[in-house]
Amino acid sequence: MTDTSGAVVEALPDTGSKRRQIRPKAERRQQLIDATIRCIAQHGLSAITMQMVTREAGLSVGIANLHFESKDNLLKETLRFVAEEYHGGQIEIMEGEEIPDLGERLDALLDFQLGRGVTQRQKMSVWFAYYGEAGARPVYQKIVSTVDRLAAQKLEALFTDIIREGGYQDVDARELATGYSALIDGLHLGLLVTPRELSKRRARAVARDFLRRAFPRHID
Amino acid sequence: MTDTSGAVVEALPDTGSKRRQIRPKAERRQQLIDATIRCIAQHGLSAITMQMVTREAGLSVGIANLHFESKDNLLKETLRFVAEEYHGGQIEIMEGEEIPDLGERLDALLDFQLGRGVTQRQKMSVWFAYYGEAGARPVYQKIVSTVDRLAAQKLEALFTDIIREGGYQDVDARELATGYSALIDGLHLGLLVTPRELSKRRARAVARDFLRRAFPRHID
DNA sequence: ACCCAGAATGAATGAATATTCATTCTTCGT
DNA sequence: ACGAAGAATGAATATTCATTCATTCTGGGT
Repeated sequence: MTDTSGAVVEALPDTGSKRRQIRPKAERRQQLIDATIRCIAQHGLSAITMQMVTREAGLSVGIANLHFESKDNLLKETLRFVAEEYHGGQIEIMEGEEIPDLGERLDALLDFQLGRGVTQRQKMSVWFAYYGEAGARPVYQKIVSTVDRLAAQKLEALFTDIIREGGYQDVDARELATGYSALIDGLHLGLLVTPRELSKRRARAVARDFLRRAFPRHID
Repeated sequence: MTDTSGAVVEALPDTGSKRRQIRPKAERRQQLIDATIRCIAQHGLSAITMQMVTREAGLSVGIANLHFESKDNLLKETLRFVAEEYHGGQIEIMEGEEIPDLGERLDALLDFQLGRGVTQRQKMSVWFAYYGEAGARPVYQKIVSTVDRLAAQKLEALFTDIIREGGYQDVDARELATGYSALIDGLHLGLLVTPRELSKRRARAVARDFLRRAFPRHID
């Protein structure tokens, strides 16, 4: 999980501290992706500009086309990064043997999905900005569905284990996993669009409730 | 519920059938909003152009600024239209006394929310396009939350009635309503972004399952 | 038959923006 | 110390787009 919150580096007083820094390609790429995320959150995907992004990164305009071929590509790579960060975090929890107790693991997953890191406006804005364009841009659809599929499989596997361990009847792991994922997405949307109506605390309670109904002996 | 699917009117052969038609303001406005919806679905909110929209509507470029003051305003009014159409449909079902049986009313609601009319790519694309920008544009946030709040209240009221009628214990109407709304939103997102993984049939099954768990004596 | 209010047009304008590339600057290996 | 590889810059270019407005057209009222 790479840091995404960094501020502009060259923010010192206007001492002509414009000394040109040379850094490896990978580092600059990340720096630009981070700046892109901040810009999308603040201005929206449709208002974003190369000048805006490079300025936010504290670099010159030409550099974006040096490390990414085009604006399109920068946006694509930014989506890929965000998608992998989120899904990577989930998968780590789900398949990690660090938490042997299945109920606790479920709790950890929920905390991650509705916790500080993920529910920042910044991150959620980016998510939905891309979802909004996905209908018109197959590339975005593909990136998201690729990582999504894997996470869905892991979740289904976890649910299957829990169902076996708890001896729950009338519960279909696949269907429940679909429902839970949709619920989490919907809660993110609520947190983004109507934060007044839906607090993070209540979002967590709602998700917990969903899980408790299905797995009463594992939650609470 | 106004028709949104109309095709370009002047689609006849290139007989110079460019005879200028004069129509009342309200009609032209709707015509432009409909064209905007189609364009957003096809090209995305960030790629949309005034030329694109007016061309799709079969009108000249100047007309958009005649009936709406600006592009911004056209987009705002389009969101307002879509939001009111969706929420109006829900509210009609929820408060309508046409369906006295509460279980059936719940079914009707679900059918509307995941049925043909609402789950067209066209409509869902528009939804999420605006959600994506909502983080950066308070105007959009306001439009959505205004109609959202009313629908949420009606849903909570319906759930309250059902809980009373069924004598369900351990069910909080408000919390459940939040969860159900989020679930529906999440399912719409799934239908839009990963249609391969989530069919409409399965989306409906998942939503039904959620309701059945809470209100077993009213569903199925 | 005629008029005119206001609806519709689309060429012109000016502002914004992605992308290029000639030039300048750093750093590292020798 | 030095040279070269390549990282970084930003002024210039070409394109695209929202908005304007002088002009044309329509249809209902008289």
